[in-house]
Amino acid sequence: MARAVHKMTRDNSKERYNFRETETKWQRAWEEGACFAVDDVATGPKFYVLEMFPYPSGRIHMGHVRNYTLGDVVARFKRAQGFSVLHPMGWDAFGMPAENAAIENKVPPGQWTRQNIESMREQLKAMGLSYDWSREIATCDPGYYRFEQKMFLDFLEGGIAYRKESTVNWDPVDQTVLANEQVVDGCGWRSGAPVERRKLAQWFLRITDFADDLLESLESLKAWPDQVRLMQEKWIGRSEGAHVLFAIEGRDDRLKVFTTRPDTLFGASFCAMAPDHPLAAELAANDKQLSEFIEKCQAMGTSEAVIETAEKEGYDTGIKIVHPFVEGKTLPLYVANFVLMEYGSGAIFGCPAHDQRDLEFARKYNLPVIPVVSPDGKPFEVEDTAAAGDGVLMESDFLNGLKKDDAIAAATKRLSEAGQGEAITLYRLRDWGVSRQRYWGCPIPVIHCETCGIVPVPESDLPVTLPEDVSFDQPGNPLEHHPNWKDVDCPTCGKPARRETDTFDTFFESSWYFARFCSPHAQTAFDAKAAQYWMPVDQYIGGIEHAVLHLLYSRFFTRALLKCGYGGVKEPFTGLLTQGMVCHETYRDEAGDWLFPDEVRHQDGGALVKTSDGSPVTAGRVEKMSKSRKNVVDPAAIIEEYGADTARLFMLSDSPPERDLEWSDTGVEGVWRYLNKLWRMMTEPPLPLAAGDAESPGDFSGTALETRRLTHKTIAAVTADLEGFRFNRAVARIRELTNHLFALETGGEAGSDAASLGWVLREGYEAVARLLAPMTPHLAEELWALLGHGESLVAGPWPEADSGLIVDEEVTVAVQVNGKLRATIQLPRDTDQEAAESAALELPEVSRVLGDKPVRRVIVVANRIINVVA
RNA sequence: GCCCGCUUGGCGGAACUGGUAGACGCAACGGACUUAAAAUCCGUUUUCCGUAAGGAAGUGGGGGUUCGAGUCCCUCAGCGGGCACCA
Repeated sequence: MARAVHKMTRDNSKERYNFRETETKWQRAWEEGACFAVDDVATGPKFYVLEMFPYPSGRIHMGHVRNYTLGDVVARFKRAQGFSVLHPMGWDAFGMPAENAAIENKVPPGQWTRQNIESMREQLKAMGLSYDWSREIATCDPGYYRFEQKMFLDFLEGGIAYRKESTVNWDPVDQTVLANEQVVDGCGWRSGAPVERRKLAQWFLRITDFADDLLESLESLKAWPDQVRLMQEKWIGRSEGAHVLFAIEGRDDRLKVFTTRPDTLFGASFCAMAPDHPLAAELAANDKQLSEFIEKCQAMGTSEAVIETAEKEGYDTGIKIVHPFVEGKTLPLYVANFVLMEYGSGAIFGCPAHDQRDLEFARKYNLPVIPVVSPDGKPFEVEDTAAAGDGVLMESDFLNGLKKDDAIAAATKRLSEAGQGEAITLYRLRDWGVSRQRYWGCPIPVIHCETCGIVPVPESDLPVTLPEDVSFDQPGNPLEHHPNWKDVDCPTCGKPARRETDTFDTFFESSWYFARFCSPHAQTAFDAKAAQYWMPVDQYIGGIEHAVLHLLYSRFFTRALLKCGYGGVKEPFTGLLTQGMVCHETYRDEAGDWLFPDEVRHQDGGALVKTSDGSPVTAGRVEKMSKSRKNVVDPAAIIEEYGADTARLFMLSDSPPERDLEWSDTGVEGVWRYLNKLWRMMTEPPLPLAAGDAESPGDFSGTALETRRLTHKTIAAVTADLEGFRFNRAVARIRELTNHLFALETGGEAGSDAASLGWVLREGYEAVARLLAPMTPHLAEELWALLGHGESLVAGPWPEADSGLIVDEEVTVAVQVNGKLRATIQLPRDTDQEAAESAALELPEVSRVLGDKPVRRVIVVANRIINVVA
């Protein structure tokens, strides 16, 4: 209710900044002037700014607003600095939500997606973002995905793509593969049926062939957050270790096991293999209990989080494994639910004394715990915690007395001499499975022929277009049910064959879109010259949730394309900024149901009530905005009520970009008030501004000089802050300058004449307008025009600070006694040690605290601090 | 479970490579203007003791290094992100 009143005041008052008119006016001017369009090959220094393109869900959310505001500030800042700036936008348009919408609302995915794109484009345009819209792409357009079908054919030919079996979550009722997020407590989210594991033949890309390069090149990505590089490093997970080939009692074949700790072989007390290990399957054929156990494991789902958090369980197969070094010693062989078939060879040996997981398993099944690596060289017992660290070998025959690393080398050497193993480098990283049993994705361009096997679609037949006349009336993949889409003649033998009905993982599309943006209308995936000019992306901006998968896949894809002769670069993203999430308080009513923020009213006294009926509301934690918790604020409503500049500036003001940001209505109000204050200030200056072309008065003193100093310090600081993405600090600095300029109006002009003040005030105003231009572009243009300028601010130039004005002659130095602040002292800049020391010792505050204690030492840090140690 | 982060006033945050903790903003409180309200303007605002001058404590808890620690090290706790078919 209160809100409605505000709105009226804002709209009707003549003294208020009319953002609606202004924002529309400038957006039109930029569009008409094609201010943000660039050529595929431009001239001069370039800067490529890219924000992660959105999935077209229908409406933009605050995460988008934050992401695209950050990118736009960088783009506008660089443009003002004279760079040719490529700043494109498009749509990551394939994906499951379109299929879900089709099932729930009976809308065809294509139609749904294209409508969403239309409305989201309008919303983005209302934000005043400086995109070159002529480069817009949508990945569901055959004109886009035809090139990735070609890439896949090239990958096949280059040996980068191959086919193998892997396991998926299968919903037996819906007859569909489930994403891990669609598996809730082991059951399908829609059907509620227990999920099964199924093996399917699928396409994979050999990302592991590039593992070393992807790992080593991380070091060159200096402008990436350390955190992200570390996460990728751990994800690739290079580990040096050994394969051990254990003999199996009563069998001719051997059990292959990977270990990073061959030194602990003498402490081994069991072996374990994955439930889907071929040997397990073989044994299960004659062991009903084992096959039941395996079935139980397979009901578990495929995600690592589920497997790792499940209680460790195993089944003793009764098979004995022969210890390679100890004559006559055997180890029991288990099938265990925590051993992954995808990693190493799908089997391990367990050394409970030195591995926590093995220890828990051993305790559960009463297996021996034999310590063989002693941290201090003395014999010891293991209780609840395994000794995973360094130490000296004991109870280990030929390894006794060796340090861990030497023992690893010695054990590996012995194994390899005996033909029982070898040193090996293993990666945690697995090959990228790109097949999806889904409709709304890019068709995989292969044909299955009974005679010829798998036949790639001839290049001349590309694109394989996704049909849109499909129905979601029955469970399963609509492509399978389509009357004739999959029927095709084999390109090799001409007999009837069928198309592959799987589509690509949507990470496929997002692994090269940044290259397409360089020449979005080219008749190849991308024009080599355009890519040469624009790539790599200088600054990529997006959510931290993409720290591993999307970013790693893109790095791999770029290398794979390079290998297949596409040209381009090796590393796609030079700089990376990972933004935090946008959060909001959560609300529940008396019944415990979630409420939207605009269903809740703050009463006087702080109590929260439901707007509709006044019933009490409880506020919950501040969490990431999500539809399920209803703690969302619609950006469109904010832009409608306060304008784009307010929304943008709020996004930049409070939190540094990489941290989470809490949305607050009062914060938005504060920004809105600030923008109005600026507008009023410049509409009616307190004293006559100097003319736009007035000569500098030359001499400045008093307030005028002080103001000039602040203006130039602000220019220098804001420039540095924008370079370092410290947007919140940049905003604070500009506000400080604004506060100072505002105070000039209301008095305090001592020591300065009106003429020089008028000149200085204009200098300050112009600095504020230009510094704000990347952040609140509409208002900045308006202010610039108010100050009498005809040209737009888009092309810059960026203001430059006068170096003579940013260093003070006098500095405030803190004086401490024994590390405690006792006084401050004004000293000329760069006062020498002795002078500073004696000045500090003369201070009454210092002598009072010192009393008659002798001074032992004085530490002087020039221009900063003097610490008297007594 | 594994990997990666984060934790500073009532709140969001600032503090460059170890050097005056709390910039800037929000909220709150007091005042001006107004018949009144809104808007705007001025002021106060880390906590505790004190009329004041001033003093003490203080950056999630505990310990350490240092003349000096929000910042570095160890440890514990809480919260969040990722975990390969969400994007």
